[in-house]
Amino acid sequence: MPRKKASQELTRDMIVKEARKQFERKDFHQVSMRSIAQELDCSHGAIYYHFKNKAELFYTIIEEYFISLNKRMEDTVNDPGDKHGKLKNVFLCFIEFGLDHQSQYEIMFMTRNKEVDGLSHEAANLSYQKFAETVQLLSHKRLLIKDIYSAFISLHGFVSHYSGSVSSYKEAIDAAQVHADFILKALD
Amino acid sequence: MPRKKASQELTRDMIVKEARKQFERKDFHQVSMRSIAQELDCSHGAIYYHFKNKAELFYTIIEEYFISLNKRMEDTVNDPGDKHGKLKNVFLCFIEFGLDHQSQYEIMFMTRNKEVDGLSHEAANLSYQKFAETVQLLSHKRLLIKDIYSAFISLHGFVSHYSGSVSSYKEAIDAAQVHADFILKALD
DNA sequence: CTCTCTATTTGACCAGTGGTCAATAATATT
DNA sequence: AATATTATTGACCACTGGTCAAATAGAGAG
Repeated sequence: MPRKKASQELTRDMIVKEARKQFERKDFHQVSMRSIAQELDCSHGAIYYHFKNKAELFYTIIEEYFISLNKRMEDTVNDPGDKHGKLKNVFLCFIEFGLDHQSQYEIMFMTRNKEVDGLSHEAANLSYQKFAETVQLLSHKRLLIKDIYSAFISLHGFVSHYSGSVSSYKEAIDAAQVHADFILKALD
Repeated sequence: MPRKKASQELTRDMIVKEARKQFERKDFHQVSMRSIAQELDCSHGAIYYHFKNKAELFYTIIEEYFISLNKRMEDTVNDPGDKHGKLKNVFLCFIEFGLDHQSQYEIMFMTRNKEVDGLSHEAANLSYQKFAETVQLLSHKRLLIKDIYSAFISLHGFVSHYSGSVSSYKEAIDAAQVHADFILKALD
């Protein structure tokens, strides 16, 4: 029984793809190695040949989301419009990302995982860096890093608070506007 | 073997006490019904005679923490000093509570538990209510509820962000000051 | 003082989790 | 064709929350 025919061999990509798929509808703890294996018609043990553990597999997925978030923020800068409006859009964009990818956001910014941690933590830092640059770029005055950090934390609070009680960004869009304005005022 | 002698019978209080003790050093998922039972020299099944499930047991514990948090906020109002200073202290007091009781805070304000939920969610709402009243009381001007809510969310963000990367309030006290000032500015 | 009835506890059990590993079979290499 | 490598299985481990029939300690009744 061991070892499948070449045509149906398991690849890292197949595993990531299936895991990502389930991760879109269920959170980290709800997606089990066994449920992934089942959908791929393999044993869960096989996955451990391709990935050291569950954390490594999910970090692989999360990486893409970090890239996507960074790209979104960049794009917002390049959009048309005045700086002030774009600054608010960066805030809303962050919130949108968080609420439309709640399971991913949780691992990206909320879980202090002892396992793969170093990597995820670094990527989160990089995303914050990007955020800080973007905010400074769009601000009409020179900002203090501590204030940018507070803005970031306040945005994070919004996502963390609405995660779970709302199923997508659009359900919290009004509250998000209000909160973004609140943060803008503090930066002014 | 079943049923112990009267002198060593299990009580709800004994269970809560032991669970609370372990909950101070470990988070919800790290404290198992079995580890509580072991420390109480009983089987884990016995606990289920006194509590419907793990969520009910832990909600019982969490209730006390909600009361304690509310009390802290009240006390801050009655402290000596000017209103502005006290307002900032309410913010710091909330952060202090969150960072000095991270495992509890997680269940109180971060977990959207499907089980006991209704209760915990209500208590969280009540704590927010208390927060809102207190903030309005200490503000020099009439505030909008939406702004108070944004302030709350921003504080929550601080706790959520530093939870896990810091082991107590005192390690984040400087950052907390900065963040409190940031929120004060937005409210002004 | 027994007899019953109820309250409490046990421990085996269930279904699930992440993770490990010897055995094995398909493929590559020689 | 023989050998070495690689990928896969499935049994296994230790753990989780939760359920439940069976058994016993104590309370109350006669």
